Amino acid sequence: MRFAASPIRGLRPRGPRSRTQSTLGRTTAGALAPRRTCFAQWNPRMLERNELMRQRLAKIAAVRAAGQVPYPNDFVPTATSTDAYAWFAADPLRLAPFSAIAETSEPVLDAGAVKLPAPWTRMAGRVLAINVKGKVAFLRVQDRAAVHLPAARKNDDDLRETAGLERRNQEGATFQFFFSRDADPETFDALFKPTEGAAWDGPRLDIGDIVGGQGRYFRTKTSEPSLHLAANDEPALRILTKAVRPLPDKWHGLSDTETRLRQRYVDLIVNDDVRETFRRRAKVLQGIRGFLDRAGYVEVETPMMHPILGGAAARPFRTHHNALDMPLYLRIAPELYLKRLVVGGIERVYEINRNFRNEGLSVRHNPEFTMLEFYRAYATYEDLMVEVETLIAELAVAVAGSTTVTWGKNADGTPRVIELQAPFRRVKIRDGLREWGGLTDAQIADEGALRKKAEELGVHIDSHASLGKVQVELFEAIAEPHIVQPTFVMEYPAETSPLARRNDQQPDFVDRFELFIGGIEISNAFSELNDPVDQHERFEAQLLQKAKGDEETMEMDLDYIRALEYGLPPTAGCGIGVDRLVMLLTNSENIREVILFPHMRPELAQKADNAEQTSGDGAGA
RNA sequence: GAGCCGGUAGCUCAGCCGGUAGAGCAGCAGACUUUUAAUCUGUUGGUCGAGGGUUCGAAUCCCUCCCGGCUCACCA
Repeated sequence: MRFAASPIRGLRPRGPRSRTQSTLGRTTAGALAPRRTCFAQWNPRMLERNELMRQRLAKIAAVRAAGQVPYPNDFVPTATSTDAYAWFAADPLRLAPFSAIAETSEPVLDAGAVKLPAPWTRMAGRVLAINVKGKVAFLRVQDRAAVHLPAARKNDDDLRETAGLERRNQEGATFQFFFSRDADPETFDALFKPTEGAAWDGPRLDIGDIVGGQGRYFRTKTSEPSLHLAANDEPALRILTKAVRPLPDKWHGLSDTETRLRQRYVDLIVNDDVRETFRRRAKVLQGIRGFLDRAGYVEVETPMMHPILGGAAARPFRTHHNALDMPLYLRIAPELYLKRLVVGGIERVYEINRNFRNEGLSVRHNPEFTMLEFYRAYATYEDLMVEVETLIAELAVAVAGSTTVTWGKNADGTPRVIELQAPFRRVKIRDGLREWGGLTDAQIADEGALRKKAEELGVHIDSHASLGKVQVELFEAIAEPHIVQPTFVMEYPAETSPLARRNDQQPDFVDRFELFIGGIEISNAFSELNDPVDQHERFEAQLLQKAKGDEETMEMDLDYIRALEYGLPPTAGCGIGVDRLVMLLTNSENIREVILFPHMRPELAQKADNAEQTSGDGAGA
């Protein structure tokens, strides 16, 4: 019943299209209903095929029918778009319109037209726009190097201005192919014009296809750097991969957040800023590794599956090992393993990898996130402050080009400017509560007074929270507007930091800092507790907290105690939330903008359900 | 987990005081030998997120559910 329309559509008179329909019948239209049922059987998602996709599938069938390979893999490009733009910028002669001649020739002036030698070049990429104008066609092609083009294009524009030409308003990071029918009439007609009597008589090239073209560089009448396609022993332009699905609107692009994140591949194709964000993310990782490697740190990988929960206060994901029949946690932090390695003599050690925390999602939280942790023997948390601010300033220059970055907006809507030049400000929790919260020393030591203040401010504080935890939470609420610029917050109470070393003068506090930038926590570090007896007692205190109902406590890790008993050198360790750092350096306010595939509810649940109903109907009809 | 907002053509969106769907782009057909969101002419394309209810009649009103966004809660 649901398919009642299909045969009608198939039989509907199409005028000039009817011949095509009958020709196509073998491949799609004639077997429409049975094929649909078949799709439903092997993959429900195939039901999404629409008219546009059926046309494109027909084009692939037409290529096959002509005895050609629809997905060839023998095309090897000799230049990227970056190479091409560099060639145009390399010689002032190439700034104005010209046509190309063989690279062995000398520049000539022929009938008023400038001709410059240009190398025979092969380029490949995805077609983002097609503009056929009679017997010439313009293609906008995107390749792997195109991510670098915003800068290259700007340079190109600067050069054009220098040369007295108007600035081009090129859309996106692409390179242009120019195809004149004269150069290869057979290919031109096959790709852009209907062909009488062929299996598919319409154009074969679509936006979204991957193509390979060959020819010589030249500039169009309007000075656009282009590749002038020409036939050689092979066609001037070949489709290397046919896209079955159409790309989003060339002007509005893809803006629906859900689709962007679920189909990140499309997002990356059509949104230049997304490609740029992840290129920068790669540079951040590269920069971190370079910085630490130069400082003599060794990169390691420790277990992601932990038998014992530890290293942070967080709820875990649980999993199970079948053969051993034992429960395992996905790690919430690598800390305890990394310090075992320092015991083992790797005195400077770091790991960049995923942590998993079973908590809610937000603009700043993804269940799996990338954490850098590094540990340095014979150093204190104060040494690490210097190391961290140096690292971040260096990364900012490498990735964003300056220690001054903009991130988000101020209350008045203007861009918020953040200065990442070292040194960063240092603030003690107690001082913050006093100065920004208007609290007296007596109040700060009085849990009741602090909770009352929290209530006044509308800050929710867990009833299990100890005095120290109340102090920290209240501080974070009060200080937030004051810690837009990078700030090290220090003097954390011991009970909130079971792995940190006590301060020698004030044993109720630990030698720890958290780094806040733009109001979000970027880093957490402390001098490590290396007294095995104290560590054992603190684990026991954690167990006591757990008994009271705190779900985010650590478990007793006797092997870690044993490691400490062998002797952990005086060590300081630091964790940096890499995703959040990338957010800062890419002006992304949502963590999902810096994670390629952020966690989302599965999309197939509903679709499969729908498809089931549909195929059920189909079988009945 | 709670509150608010949203889901309409491949994409971006109108339509939402009930009368069975529109635009632009993409697609298809035609014209055009240097375009820049090319232009001009014609045209195809829709289980209006899913299910149920009210009604002669539902994209529109009501209920339930699914998915997403924002804010909050928990956290880094």
